Amino acid sequence: MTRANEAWESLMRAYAVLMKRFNAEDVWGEVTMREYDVLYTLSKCDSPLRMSELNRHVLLSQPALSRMVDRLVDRGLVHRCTDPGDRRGVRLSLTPEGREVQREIGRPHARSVARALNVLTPEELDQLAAITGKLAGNEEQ
Amino acid sequence: MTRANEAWESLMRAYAVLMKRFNAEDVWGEVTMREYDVLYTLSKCDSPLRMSELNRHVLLSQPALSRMVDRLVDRGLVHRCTDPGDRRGVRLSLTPEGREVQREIGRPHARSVARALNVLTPEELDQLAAITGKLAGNEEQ
DNA sequence: TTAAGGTAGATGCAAACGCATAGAACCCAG
DNA sequence: CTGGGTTCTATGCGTTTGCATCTACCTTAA
Repeated sequence: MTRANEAWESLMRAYAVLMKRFNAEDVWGEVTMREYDVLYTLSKCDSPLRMSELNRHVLLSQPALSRMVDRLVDRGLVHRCTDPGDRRGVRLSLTPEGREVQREIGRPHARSVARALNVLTPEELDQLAAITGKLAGNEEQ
Repeated sequence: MTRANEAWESLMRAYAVLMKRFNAEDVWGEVTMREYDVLYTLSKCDSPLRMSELNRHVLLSQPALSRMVDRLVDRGLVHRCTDPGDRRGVRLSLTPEGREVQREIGRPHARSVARALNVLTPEELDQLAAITGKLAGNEEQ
């Protein structure tokens, strides 16, 4: 077992443990954690996002994401229109209500995250962000 | 946005990116990545595992895990028997075939993992393992 | 001994997922 | 400007998931 494999296993375990803990928190209301992930990703970008771009951030197949966006549009949380520049694609953004829902859920969830990661020192937080950033950034191969 | 939130977001992103990459690799054969996770967890413990114990390691609801184990039992990869000491519970272990399948898939997958994490220095790998270990280990609250 | 409460895993059912593929729009060579 | 190849999203379909609930078993205490 190499160090790389141990590190990856440890990361997976931390992810699973924390995801379960967050999921068990009573903050999600009318939205699932996966749907929140979409709302959050959209909330970070002011310019509308392409489906394919959104799909890079969300751990979901392309058809599953397409249908989840469908539902969010039906529920009035997301706005979708075909991209005038490339009429195959779509432009996705939050509706005012979607933005409101994201904020309302994001507030307590962010507190949970902060609480869960409080076991780490500020230096460790920085190291974690830097290391995982390096992992995600490297897209070739 | 606190450092804790940035670190968590970065971790989530790394997890999503790498999971997608691994999933796209052509090493899974007759088994899904989630099923492999179960086989791998079982392969690490020589003594049979309880369903609830297994469920702590796998990011899946209890009913979903119960049925996944069902299928793995049907396919002859996992052995399940009721725990003689507590007849509500079950004891889960790999069959010889299950162990074989796990090894066969684990070999190339471990190489993929090592390749993906090669962008990190040995020190960074150790830091990542230590930090995520600390995150997962802290179970209270 | 037995009734009340708790815990482990299984099951009914609707919702959501992934795979394969379709359809529409773009791009480029001829 | 047309036909073949590619890219982007949507849809058909069978499988898997989560929620709520159920059953079976353990535990405690009267």
